[in-house]
Amino acid sequence: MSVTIEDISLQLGISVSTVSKALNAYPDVAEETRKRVLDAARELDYHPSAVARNLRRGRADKIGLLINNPISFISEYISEVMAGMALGAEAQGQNLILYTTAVHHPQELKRICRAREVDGLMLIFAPSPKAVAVLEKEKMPFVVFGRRVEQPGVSFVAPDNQAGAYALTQHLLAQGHTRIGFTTRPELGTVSEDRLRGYQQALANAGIPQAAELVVKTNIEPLSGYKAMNALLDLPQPPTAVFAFYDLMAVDALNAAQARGLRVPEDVAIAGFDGLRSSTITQPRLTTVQQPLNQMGKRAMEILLARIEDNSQPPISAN
Amino acid sequence: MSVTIEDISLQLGISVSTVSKALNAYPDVAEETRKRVLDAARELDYHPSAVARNLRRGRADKIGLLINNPISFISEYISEVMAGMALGAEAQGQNLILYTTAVHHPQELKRICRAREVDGLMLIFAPSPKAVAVLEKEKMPFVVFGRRVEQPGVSFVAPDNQAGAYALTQHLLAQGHTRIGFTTRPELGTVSEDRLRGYQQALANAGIPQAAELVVKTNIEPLSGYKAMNALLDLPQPPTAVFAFYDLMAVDALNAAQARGLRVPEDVAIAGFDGLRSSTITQPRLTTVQQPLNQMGKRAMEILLARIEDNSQPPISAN
DNA sequence: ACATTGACCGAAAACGTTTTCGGTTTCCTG
DNA sequence: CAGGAAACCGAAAACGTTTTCGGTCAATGT
Repeated sequence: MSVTIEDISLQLGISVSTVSKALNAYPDVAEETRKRVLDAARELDYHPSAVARNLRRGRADKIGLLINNPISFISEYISEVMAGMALGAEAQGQNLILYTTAVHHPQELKRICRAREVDGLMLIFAPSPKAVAVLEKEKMPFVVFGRRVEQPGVSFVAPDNQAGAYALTQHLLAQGHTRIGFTTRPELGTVSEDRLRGYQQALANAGIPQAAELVVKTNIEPLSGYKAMNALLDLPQPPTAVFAFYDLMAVDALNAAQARGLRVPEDVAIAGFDGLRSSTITQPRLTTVQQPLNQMGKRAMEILLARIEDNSQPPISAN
Repeated sequence: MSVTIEDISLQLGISVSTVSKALNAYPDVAEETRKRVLDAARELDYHPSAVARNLRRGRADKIGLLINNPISFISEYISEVMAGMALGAEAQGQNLILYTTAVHHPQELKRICRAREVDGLMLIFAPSPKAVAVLEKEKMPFVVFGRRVEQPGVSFVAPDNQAGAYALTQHLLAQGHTRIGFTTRPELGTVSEDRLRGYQQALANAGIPQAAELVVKTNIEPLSGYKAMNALLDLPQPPTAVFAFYDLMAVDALNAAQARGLRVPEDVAIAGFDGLRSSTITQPRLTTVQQPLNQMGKRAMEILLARIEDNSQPPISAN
């Protein structure tokens, strides 16, 4: 079928072990035989079988990308991040393999670990303690992307959501706003906690009392950002500025405001988070917290690769 | 290290072959031993090594996604498509593996084929005849996504660019426009050819003479859509409508028009192609040719998987 | 001339499965 | 009770590599 290492060995009258060693730059093979092997390999058009090599070597040269839901792809966020990760991985000769079904489930995680087809995992969701336990037990190196993880021993790369939200809120305060709405996504765990905390802290530092009705929770329905904005605008004393949880929700908020005939930002200012392309093409452009998603993805991959080299290193958290 | 099939065999005093057959539902194993094996597997928490299995079976249960450039990820286009593909693949227990470096190079293609780590390839770029030749010689099933390929024997899934462009142009004509600009991307081969042809055909059918200066070529620079629009608006007799090659370029065109103080669509109408999310959040919303990218990706994957089952089938081209 | 070294090579085991093929039983049939 | 069939099992080869370990030979040092 395909040309193997044995074909070279037969053609040259040399053992397969020597051929393998020649191809892998072992020191104990004569310069001349090495050359003969290399020539024969080129002539026969030999390419190694990655799967045979992986089986024997016990490593795959592949990184698993765990995304909790194929819908997530659609987001500009994830695709920018993925591009950065791909870049980082390929710089070190690693390929990415995508997992998108049931990846949050410990059983599935274990299956992936045991399949031995990846050397490390990048989690793009918040892992449960049980999931973390599985990965640690399997000694599978992993890094969590996009969210702070409070569990000890876990490396993650995430923006400083609190600082970002603080700065953005301060920016709105500096423009004279005192009633600032905030739309949030409770299920996002530390991400929403941190952004909320940043928002609250900025208000507190400015000596502005918190109004509970100005913080509205949304879910993942398509128009939830739109509804949340309407809820805020329906308040007896509506906010003059709204900090939407992230850009796509800010776009929804913008639509809602404009649908009511409000001028943005004169009547109500709108801000988002992430710095997606979407935030730059609305009219007016949205204020946002810019994040270098591409670089963050690359960075996370580099941390993961380092961890694969030496899994005993202390966990790293980076922004 | 990890628990293997042999551990089960030892624990049960049964041969490994029988264990394997029990796990794989072979007919020649007694119902009772099968049950014992399954129980032991659960008890020992056995999970098979995918790489060992792949080596022996000669198939990988993986599909390679070839993207010519990591930057491409950033596009909403590609991420929608990928999500669809992931969906289609996982419905049949296949995983996706990403290749983004030098994938257009025949030598790299051959390397991927020989590595035996994928059963088929999805090409998200226009393959050269040489690349196609390599894949055929290696008997590697593949499907090209996003562009019509004129080479015989090649399956592809692509929108009907000509019909789409025709319809869009007709739409503009119906609104009374007679000078319609067209910005194009020469390097995209059949895609731009077909869209240009649809545009020209619609004009011809309406009895409107073609004006060469209304067709302007752009490249991949960030602001090329912006520049192209300015070039059109600088004409002594500027167009009253512009058909931009695709949505992201239409957004640029919109910016350029608005920067000159023109009202859209009153002073100049702007249309795009693809139906990306971006086209829905501008002010005003862009006219566009809606494409079900998600479904198309899924469809392409299904065609590829069918081709892997039986590579002798005639090539399929779908929209 | 003998022991020692160093350079180079090859046999064989190993990685964890699957699959073929023959071998035992047992069971039925005439 | 002989004979064949059916049901079940296991030995062993195979997939294509890598890597260990010992062996051969020439060169070197005394």
